[in-house]
Parts: sequence; C-alpha cells; structure tokens
Amino acid sequence: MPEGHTIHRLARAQRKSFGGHVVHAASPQGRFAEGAALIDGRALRRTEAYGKHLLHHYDGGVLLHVHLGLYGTFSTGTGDPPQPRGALRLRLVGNANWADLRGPTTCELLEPAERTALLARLGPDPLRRDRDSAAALTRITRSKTSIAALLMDQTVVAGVGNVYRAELLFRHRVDPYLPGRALTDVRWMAMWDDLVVLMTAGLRTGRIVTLAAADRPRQRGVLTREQSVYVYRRAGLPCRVCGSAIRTETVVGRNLYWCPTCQTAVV
DNA sequence: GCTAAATGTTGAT
DNA sequence: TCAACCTTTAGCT
Repeated sequence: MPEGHTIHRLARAQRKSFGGHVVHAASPQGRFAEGAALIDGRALRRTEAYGKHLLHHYDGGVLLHVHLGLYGTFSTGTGDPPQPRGALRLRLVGNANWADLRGPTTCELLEPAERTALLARLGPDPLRRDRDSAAALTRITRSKTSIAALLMDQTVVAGVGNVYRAELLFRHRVDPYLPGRALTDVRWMAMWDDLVVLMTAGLRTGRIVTLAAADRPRQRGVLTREQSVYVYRRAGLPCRVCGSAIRTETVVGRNLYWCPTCQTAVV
C-alpha cells in the first residue's frame, strides 16, 4: 500500500525486470483486455514514477498508466507465473519475471497529451530530480487551507500520503490545523528538505521510518511498524516525546494523527 | 474464520 | 459528504 516512495520503487524494480525486452501482457479479469492486447509483444523502453503515478513506455508510443489507489498491489515472481486467480487486472510476463496487478484505481493507456496533462496537474515530487520546491512553497504559504489538507493535495506536493503527512507535521512540531499561510518560508523549506530525506530513505528501504534514532526504543532486531513512527496510527498511545495521548481526527476523509502538546510550534 | 480498516482517488449526491 | 473500487492484513472470535 503505497505512498510515492513505493511507486518509485516499483518503477525501478520493473525497469530492472522488464526493461529493454519484449513483454507479454494479459488481463484475465477482462477489464483491461484491450490495453493489454496493445502492450502484448512490445518492448518496455522506460518506466517512470511521478508522485503516486506509475508509467510504462512501450515501443510504438504505447503508454501504460497505473495508479494503485488505496489497496492496489503488484505481486511478482520469476519463472512460470501461477494460474491466474481472483480479479487479476493485468499480468506482465518478461524473459524471466512476471508481475500481477490487482485492485488498482487506474490501469489505462494514455496518449502523449494525456500524460502531459496528468503531470501538469501534479505538484513537485520530492523523489524526482526535476522537483520544483518553489512551486510548493508558493502554494502553501499563500493558502488559507490547513497544512494537513495541503499536504494531502497532490497538486501541491505529489507523492505524500497519510503516513508521511502525519509524521512530517510531528517532526516539525507543526499544528495540523494551521493554515498554510501561517508557515514561514523557512519553516516550510525545512519541512520540504526533510520530506526529501524521509522519502529517499523510504525509496531505498521500502519502509517508512520517521523516528529519529534518539527517540527509538533501545532494542535489537527489526523495528515493527508501530516502532518506526511518532504518531501514525498511535491514537491514545503516549507521545514518544512528551507522553501526551496521541489524538486522531478525520481531515478531508482521512485519519489524521497528532500530538496536541508537541505540535504547537511557533512558525 | 470473520470483520473492519488501510500508505488513495474519482465521481455522484 | 459518501459510495465505489475490491486486496491485504490486523485483530478478534
């Protein structure tokens, strides 16, 4: 289940698995049968991630667009793929690898102009080299909308999801309900730079770990998810910094988590 | 084994 | 504001 780092990771893995050679595509479920037929037998030239959107560039200008949504997943393997089961939207089979896509919000082919329009409506992606942090700065520091809502708006910043939102706000001790325009340029740029660091680490490891080493419980072994974050899904549990109960409230349809004591920074 | 919730977005009401 | 998408997992029985 994906925020931007997951999609960039997929783009990288799929480039490695399928890039440069012919791919066979099918849609056993039937919902993407026409698209799969157009992809089938073409070589994959390039993969691309922008925010939470994944793109495959195939020979002949065929462009696949996938958005996993909340619970879309790819399962992958090598050798012969298993018998298709359940609602399998798209199966890709390369020389040695296969990938099965289930439950995506979007799986479609795009015309070049549609790709341009898609990318044009996305804000800067902290994981892209061409990121334009000034664009997000302008949107945020002029807005009356709460910073918690702005961070989930993909036209403001592309790739941030509910975990990074809650954790970023905590790490900077920012009250989620502050309007964007209450943030100084310096405050937002510190948050942006942190987002780049956090998401780059997420891309490298495949996990979201936002807890600073100093705040981690001293113990051996792999951190559980609950031990990797400050506030996300920790409602009612004590804040790792001050001990106050972590609160949760729905903001534009998503559960926000925050510490009412720590997150009162003067911006 | 069952239920609810989940790292998301769109489109109808 | 809410249902839909329709998978996976955590937490309960």
